[in-house]
Amino acid sequence: MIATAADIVRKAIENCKRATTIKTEDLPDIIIEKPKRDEFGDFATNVAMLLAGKEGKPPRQIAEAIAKEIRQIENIKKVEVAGHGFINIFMDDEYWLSLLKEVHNLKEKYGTSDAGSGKKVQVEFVSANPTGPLHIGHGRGAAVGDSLANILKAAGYKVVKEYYVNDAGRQVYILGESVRKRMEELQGKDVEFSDDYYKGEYVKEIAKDFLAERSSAGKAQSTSTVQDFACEAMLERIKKDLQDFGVEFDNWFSEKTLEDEGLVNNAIEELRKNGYIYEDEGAVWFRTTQLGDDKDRVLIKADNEKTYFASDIAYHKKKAESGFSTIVNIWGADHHGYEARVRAALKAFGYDDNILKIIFIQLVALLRNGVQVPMGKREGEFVTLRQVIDEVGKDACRFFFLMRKSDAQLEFDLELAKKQAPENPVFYVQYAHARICSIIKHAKENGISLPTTEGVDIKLLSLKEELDIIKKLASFPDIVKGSAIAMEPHRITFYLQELAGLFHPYYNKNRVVADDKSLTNARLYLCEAVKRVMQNGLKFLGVSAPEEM
RNA sequence: GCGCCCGUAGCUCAGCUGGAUAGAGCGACGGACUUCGAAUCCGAAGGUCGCAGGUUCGAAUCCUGCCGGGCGCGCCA
Repeated sequence: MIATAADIVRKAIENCKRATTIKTEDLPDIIIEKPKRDEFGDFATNVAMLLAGKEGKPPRQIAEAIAKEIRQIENIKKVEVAGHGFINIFMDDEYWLSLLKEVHNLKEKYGTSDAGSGKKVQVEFVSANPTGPLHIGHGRGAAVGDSLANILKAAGYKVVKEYYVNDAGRQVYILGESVRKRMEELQGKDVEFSDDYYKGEYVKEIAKDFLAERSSAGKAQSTSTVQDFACEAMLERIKKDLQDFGVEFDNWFSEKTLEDEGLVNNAIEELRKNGYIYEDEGAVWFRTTQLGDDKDRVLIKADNEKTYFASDIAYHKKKAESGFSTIVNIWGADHHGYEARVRAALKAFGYDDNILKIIFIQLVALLRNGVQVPMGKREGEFVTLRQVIDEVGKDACRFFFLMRKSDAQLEFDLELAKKQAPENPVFYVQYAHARICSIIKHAKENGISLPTTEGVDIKLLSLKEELDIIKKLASFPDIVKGSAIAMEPHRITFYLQELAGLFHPYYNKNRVVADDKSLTNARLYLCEAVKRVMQNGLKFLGVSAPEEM
């Protein structure tokens, strides 16, 4: 492995300690940043300023001492002390070129790390009720959850993707009844629909399917038979939508099993034992206010039905027991009022609620020709994920969902997403990849074979644009790591746009395949690396890297 | 009323766990194809980081208050 900037600084400080120019024992975390301005070096660190207090010396003096040690380390071109005590480090070209080789050596592994050191993480996402098709909000959650899982895996975590199926309770009951009504209607009866019934087309379709598949078995169908059928049919549609969106789950966890296995009752009993349960007005309450919630919550209603929250505490108890170092819930932002009570539950069971990380997904506003598409949930007016995938394609859809950080509202411009032009970010990024493929193809057609690491003189990559691209490539592993730790997939999206934004101008100004054989080789070598990183990054996002478009 | 999120260029947004002179893209304007994909590129323009305080060597970033927008506050799921 090639030394990172942090390694270099750490080594220099160790040397200072040996020389007793620095005496502090517990060193602060070494933060390396990439300065915005080239003149501040390739890397900069503020350790000297952080050490100044402990050492009782002016920061610049400490910085000078550290800088002197850094200068002794290989691959350093220049070290400067600047400002209040920044240490600006300039690496030599050889360093960057050796990082370029890393891309070729590691191939699809380039960008991965062991930052997570094999820790187990569960990511639960989508988890839409099987009472209707996935809408666009679920789609955003799906894109974020799936990409996050990819990124966490790349950063060395063991990831389990889970979908919590709300197949119990009132909503599925209503779904079953809605289907039953439609069946009666199909059989020629006059039916009335109460307001809370589901009225979408899919209900009619399921009713039709049921009649086709089951009616011969006997006419009297129990409520639960219809309900199970409807629920399963809905789940199949959801799975199909997700599959076409490139999302697969490791686990489909059924809410019903919690009740069937007595886990809900167990959870309530444990809370009772721990003194968090009381009864009032015929209902059973969980005293969540003792654990940071702003009101107590009902677990069992006066009519003896359990609330949704009752299964939810059992579910989170089970999650906590499963040995994950982190459990991630991806929720729609409208559920944020739920956070406090779920955390209260974890605490009541004796867990540190810091194991739970909740990512809230903000609304998606669909735009068509600059005008927002109305999205009332009533009367089937909402836009489904399926519709958007069909219109703009999976790739554009996923990319757009990942263009903003999750907790910011997202404008999704349908026309832009379809456009085959540079102002469309997905296109711009994919095109860079396709373009490189095309260059390589062109080279091959001219009898030039792809250079190997041994057979290339990368010193020929001496243009500023070339070094800038290499530096960008070199930062990819850190981007992935940061994206994983912060759980922010959108960083990859931005990174890829920036990389494409370096490559296109470079291409326009410089020929890759030209008369100079050695230079052609070196540039092809660079192109290959860009292509590789594009592929790796796009893969995290679940977006394809087309060879041609 | 209480809680969470957001407020950065005309628009859409970045800004990595507090760093140096706040960045992109788009739009608008003006340019570039006999050569690897012009499906691209080049150029200049654009700012009181909502407002006011505070913390410190240093704040878009952290704290407090206010303003504006979204969402949530059920014995619903």
